Amino acid sequence: MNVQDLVEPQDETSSGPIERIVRSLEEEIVLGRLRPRERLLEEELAKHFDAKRHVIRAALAELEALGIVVRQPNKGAAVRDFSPQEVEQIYDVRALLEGHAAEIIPLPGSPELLGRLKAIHERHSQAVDAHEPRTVFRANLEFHRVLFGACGNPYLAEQINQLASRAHAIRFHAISDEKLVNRAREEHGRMIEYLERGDREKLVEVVAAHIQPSKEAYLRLSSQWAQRFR
Amino acid sequence: MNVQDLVEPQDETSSGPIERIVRSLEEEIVLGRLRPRERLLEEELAKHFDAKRHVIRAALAELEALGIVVRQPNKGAAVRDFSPQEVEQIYDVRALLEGHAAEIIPLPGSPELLGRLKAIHERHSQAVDAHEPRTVFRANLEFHRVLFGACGNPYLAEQINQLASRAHAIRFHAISDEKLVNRAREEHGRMIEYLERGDREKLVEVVAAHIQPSKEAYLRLSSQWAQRFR
DNA sequence: GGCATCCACATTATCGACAATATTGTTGCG
DNA sequence: CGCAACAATATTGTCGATAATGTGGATGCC
Repeated sequence: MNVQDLVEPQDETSSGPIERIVRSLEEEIVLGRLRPRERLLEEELAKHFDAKRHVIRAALAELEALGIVVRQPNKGAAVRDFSPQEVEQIYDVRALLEGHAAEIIPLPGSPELLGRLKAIHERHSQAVDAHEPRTVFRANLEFHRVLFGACGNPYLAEQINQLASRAHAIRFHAISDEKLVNRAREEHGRMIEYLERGDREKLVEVVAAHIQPSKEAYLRLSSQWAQRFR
Repeated sequence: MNVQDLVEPQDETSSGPIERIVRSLEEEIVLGRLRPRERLLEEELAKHFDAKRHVIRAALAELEALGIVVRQPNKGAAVRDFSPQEVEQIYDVRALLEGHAAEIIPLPGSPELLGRLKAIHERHSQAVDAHEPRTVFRANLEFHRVLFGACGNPYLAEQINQLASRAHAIRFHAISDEKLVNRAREEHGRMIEYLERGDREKLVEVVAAHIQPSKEAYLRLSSQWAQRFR
């Protein structure tokens, strides 16, 4: 048996302890408990996660690769923040990739896919009603992973996920906004609907529309910050 | 002064010792000195690069993130190989992204950009004539980095580079093929030309055509391999 | 009082040693 | 002779300690 796996038996989102820490930190950042530019001290995190420092180190390296943390030699890591221009650029690429995914995804969606999406959508919806931002975030993430994972091209899906990660640090501004979360929920519902009845035109349309709000929310907020310095 | 850099003074391709090792291994893989599925032992690499094991470890992690190396817990790392289907998929996404980049790159290209590209093209061309695959690879890489880096969207450029990295393990099949390298050289020249006179239509066309050959070369070779098992 | 220098502290980077795990080889039994 | 259990080796994973580096504050000079 060769080193290279022919089939990956386990779920992608399982893995070791470093993945747990990566996802946890990602959540903290998205939920705003860790703010942009905030410092991330290795020892502190090691204590918090009850892990050794080299594990934290690996997690930080991965977060850096994901683009939501910045590191400097001998100085340490910090939560990355984005300029308005960067936000625009990230969302431009997302629009391109997600639009393409929506174009090539097999229609109508398989019963299995639709079932999974509906289940996730249900959890998401309940979390929205219950005002549980953590669960909202997780379900939302999963919804998009499953949806775009179904496009048939894992590499396209992967790039989409990567950009989504980068956008997370942005998205947190939107996740606490009642109106936006509700809109997202409603759009998810429509995606499932169009997927089910094979309406590609509408699907592409709603996918394109879906990524705009949080971008605008971030830009709005960021212009407010700018004003504080006047 | 905050941890987060406002401006990155140094060249992106500089960095520490781990980057040196990453690029070096990448080259070895592309040039075929390290073959797909070949095992990468930490200690061996440590000796070869005169580095400590934890540095090698970090480099392997990065190569894994780049998608050209596969790792399994307690088993080690190996050069990744791609199935024909995966090659198709990677090139599909590349076509999408590079096509988009060609659509949005400001035309005509700035004199500074054209100057840089011409210089790189010159080096590339000489390396082709001199049959120096290592230099060909480096110059080719740089050409594409500079070209797509000029599209104005660093995130798009980054995604393109990432996919290019993945394709490297594929590209090595083409880099030793005289005809293909010459064709690439000629196409680079045309890109500069269209960039210079602001002909977007032609530019997009040649960019699209440019990424096909090495894909086909890989698929051709890979079907030969398959026959050996009959 | 302003400024340069040095020192103490905080934090990250490096290292070598050891532990855990997988792989290969060997032995002995049926 | 085949196969299973065990032993030996190879390789990666983990750990604690120490070195290197950067940061801020105190000191002393002008």
